Amino acid sequence: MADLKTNLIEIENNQTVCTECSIRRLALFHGVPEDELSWTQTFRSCQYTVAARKEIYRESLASEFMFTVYHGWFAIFKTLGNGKRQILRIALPGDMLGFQADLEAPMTHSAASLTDAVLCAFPRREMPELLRKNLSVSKRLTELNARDMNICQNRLLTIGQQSAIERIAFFCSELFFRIKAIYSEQQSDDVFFPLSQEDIGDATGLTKIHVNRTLKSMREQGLMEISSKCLKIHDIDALCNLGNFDPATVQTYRLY
Amino acid sequence: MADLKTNLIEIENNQTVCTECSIRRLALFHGVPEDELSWTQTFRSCQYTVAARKEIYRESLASEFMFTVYHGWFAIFKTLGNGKRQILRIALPGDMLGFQADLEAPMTHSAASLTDAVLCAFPRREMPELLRKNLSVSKRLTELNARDMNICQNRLLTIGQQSAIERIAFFCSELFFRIKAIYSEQQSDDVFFPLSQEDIGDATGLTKIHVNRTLKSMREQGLMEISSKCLKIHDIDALCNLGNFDPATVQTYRLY
DNA sequence: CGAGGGATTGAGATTCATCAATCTATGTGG
DNA sequence: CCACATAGATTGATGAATCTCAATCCCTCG
Repeated sequence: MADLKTNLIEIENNQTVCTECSIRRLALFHGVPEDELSWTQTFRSCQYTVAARKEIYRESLASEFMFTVYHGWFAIFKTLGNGKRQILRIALPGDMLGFQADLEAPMTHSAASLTDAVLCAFPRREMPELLRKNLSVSKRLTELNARDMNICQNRLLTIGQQSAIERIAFFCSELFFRIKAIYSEQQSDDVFFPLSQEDIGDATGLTKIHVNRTLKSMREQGLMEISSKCLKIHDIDALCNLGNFDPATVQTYRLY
Repeated sequence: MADLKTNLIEIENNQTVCTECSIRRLALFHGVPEDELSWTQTFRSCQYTVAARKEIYRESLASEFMFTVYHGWFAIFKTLGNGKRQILRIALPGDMLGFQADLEAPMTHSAASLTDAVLCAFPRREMPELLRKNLSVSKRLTELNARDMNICQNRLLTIGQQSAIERIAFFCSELFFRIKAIYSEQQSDDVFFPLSQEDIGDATGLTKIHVNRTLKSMREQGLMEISSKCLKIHDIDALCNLGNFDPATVQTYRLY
């Protein structure tokens, strides 16, 4: 395992500015008055690029930064001693990475990129000052955390109480609606989907073999199919129904 | 289903005051300077008693209040259309109930008492003002939410990746340490434990029958036993080891 | 063109759920 | 104080869902 720091490559030129950020409506600085953005931006120490499939921080180790996903996908996860891995959340543009109760303590989970990605980095040490001095950011952070809590609780329900096909239906329909909410320009039922079958298994608490069989069955039932990093939805109503996912709850996820 | 409101019985006399609250170190007003407590207490509209096994708010319905558990145990949970129930969290004294991203929206989960209990009620409508005007409370709420997020993620890991006996070991050892942290006077390895085997199943994603068999096995292995609302721990080290629970993480839970 | 990671399929074992019955403790009404 | 009612605990038998091990296939990339 190489030093995790080498996975973060600082962007020397062409860093984006918060006042012109295209995903601000999704992110931490949503709701910050325009004339305060240049000040809040001073807390963003820099932007980093990350290659696909790189860890950016790890459970039980310290991490200097919290991040906002500017571009790309991440998985946050925990691992057991026997190597089993549980993906806790898929982070999409606008989502926060690495916030936790005790900012100074070692991380309680790990995070890794699923695609090439760009991150905005905030030094943990300066977060208390930012939250103390800017009520909009503080309020927004609370909102984002509560949103993530809701997502986490929904996943607990699905993993604890649903069958394999139901879990996958829930997982994919939720992700599908989140993607649509972010990349709203595309009306298609095909979306980019960089997760391997093993990733899906780690997220839903199933083995990759069983994920494979279940996906085959879903394909044959005309529900959806995944191939070459593309998720094609064939019957979104049936899929949501099967997974007990209510698209209206994505409203709660958007928060803008 | 009767009106949920009838489950809350207002305490007419003898309401406790925040300045003398014995569990404040665990609760929302931890960290609030003494001379601000009488002001913050004005946001607590009143205290309620609740009998055991009563619902206090329900998923998809509005709820007038957020609560702090003053006395007793609660379960927060979600249910599926087919009646299956997932317990998301066991709330103990000091814990918050009913906070969520959009305070005005219908509840995203339900909550019910497990024992006779006492609650401090805060009108949702006034929370924004409290959070805006008092930095200590706002900071503390963030901390409590992040703590609950950590607990939720740990449960996701255990339910997604561990076997029945491991899940129960995790669940019980975590709860055991949380209880010890709250009722620190008792040094015994026996603690009050009001959950039925069905509750344990709903919390761990198992059927009550399988919980029963697994508990029998744990009893025979000399790990722990549960009888007449009492949890007796026989080998806490083995239990933590089996469930992959690190007692040090309870430090993160305490936050005081 | 070869290498490697992910996808696919098969066979067999295991864990856990389901159905059904009995037992036990606790509380209630007579 | 006892008989009964009820909820929770316990046990057995059976079946389904999912995991594990093993092999092969396929696609992509160098």
